[in-house]
Amino acid sequence: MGRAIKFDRDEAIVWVMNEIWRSGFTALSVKAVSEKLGITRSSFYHAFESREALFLEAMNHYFQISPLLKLSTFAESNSALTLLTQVFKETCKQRTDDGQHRGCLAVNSVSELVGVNDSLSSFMANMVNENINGFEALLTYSIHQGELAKSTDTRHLALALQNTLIGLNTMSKVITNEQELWNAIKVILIALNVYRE
Amino acid sequence: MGRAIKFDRDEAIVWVMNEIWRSGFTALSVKAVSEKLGITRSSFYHAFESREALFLEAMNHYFQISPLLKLSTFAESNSALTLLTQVFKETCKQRTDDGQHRGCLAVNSVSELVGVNDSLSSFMANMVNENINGFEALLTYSIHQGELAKSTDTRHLALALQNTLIGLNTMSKVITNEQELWNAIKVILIALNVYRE
DNA sequence: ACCTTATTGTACACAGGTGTACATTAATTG
DNA sequence: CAATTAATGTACACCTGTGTACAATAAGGT
Repeated sequence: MGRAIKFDRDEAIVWVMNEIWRSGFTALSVKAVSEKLGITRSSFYHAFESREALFLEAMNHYFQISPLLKLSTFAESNSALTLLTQVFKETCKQRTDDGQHRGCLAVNSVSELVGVNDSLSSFMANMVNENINGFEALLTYSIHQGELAKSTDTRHLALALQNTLIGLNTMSKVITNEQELWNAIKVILIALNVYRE
Repeated sequence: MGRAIKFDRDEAIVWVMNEIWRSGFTALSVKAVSEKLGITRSSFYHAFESREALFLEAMNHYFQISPLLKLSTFAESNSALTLLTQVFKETCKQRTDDGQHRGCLAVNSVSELVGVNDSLSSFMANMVNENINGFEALLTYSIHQGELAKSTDTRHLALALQNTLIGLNTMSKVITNEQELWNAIKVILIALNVYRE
């Protein structure tokens, strides 16, 4: 063992996540984090390696609290599309419930970092692609369940769903009324034939 | 008259617009702009008032080159929905043609600034709302033209279209193949019954 | 008690950025 | 050619931020 750590690492990650969520990764300085944790920048670099590594930890925590997490449980559901509908509805609720209207940390970060930050760009782009694959897996499962026609183009429908999800998360910064936002999304989900009560 | 200006203001705005487009408003410093223009920061403040005022000028120029500009001409078209389809298709083309995959400056700025920058937040939010109203006006006109049923909920459909547009602009940073992006959007437009060849 | 080890802190040497008060320069107009 | 005027530049007085080399501190195990 060595000297005891002065701060709670988990609490630190949550604080960092919320800071990035509110004002973006670029706006978060090592100086600010260090001061918040009551340590020097030198100690910060020792504990977290770099600002980028810290970002990845914060993003990892975000995945655990994201409304999208539920999507991966489609295999245990008896209606994948009902689950999908619920996740979209829950996302509308959570985004409009947020008094600060910060949208989605992941979508914000895609917008902020892809093509801008060399080391984080591919991570964020990859995240979007994995999400699209997740939608596609759910849709394929839904066909298997008999909810969707076998002729369904799961790839393009998955892309359409990802597009809708990204849209809603950014829209939620402007459209702050839950019903209005959900109605807009509902219109799309119904039209795409993936809406289930 | 007084002393002659050292730089071309129009060229300056275009350069600034592209800088913000590439790496965001926050990343653009008065220092960098001044150096680019070959003047001092002091002269910059004299010429542009503030960084925020400069942003508004750059954004104003962006509106003039945005693929969305065409949308406002729906009254001169014999099919508002064909125009709508073309604008979405053209947006997909322009976004994927951009070798830097910068997406849409306006959508990027909504994501970056709404809820973050006190003086620019409302401007960007207002821009989105005006866009939604623009979509609604086009849809109303389309009903008038007999292309859409009178029972169409233009408000929610307009919100759905805005959602789709914002989605595609962010998606274009990750999905850089024109056909793939356009196919995803096409799926939504067809489903929403607003797609016309 | 002492050694190991993990964490902490100090100090340096920068680079980048802000906004303003005041002075200077150069075109046009009379 | 002088006055006006609108641009320009100089200089100040800051604040924020980066990353690293080196040293000090404190907890646990032997």
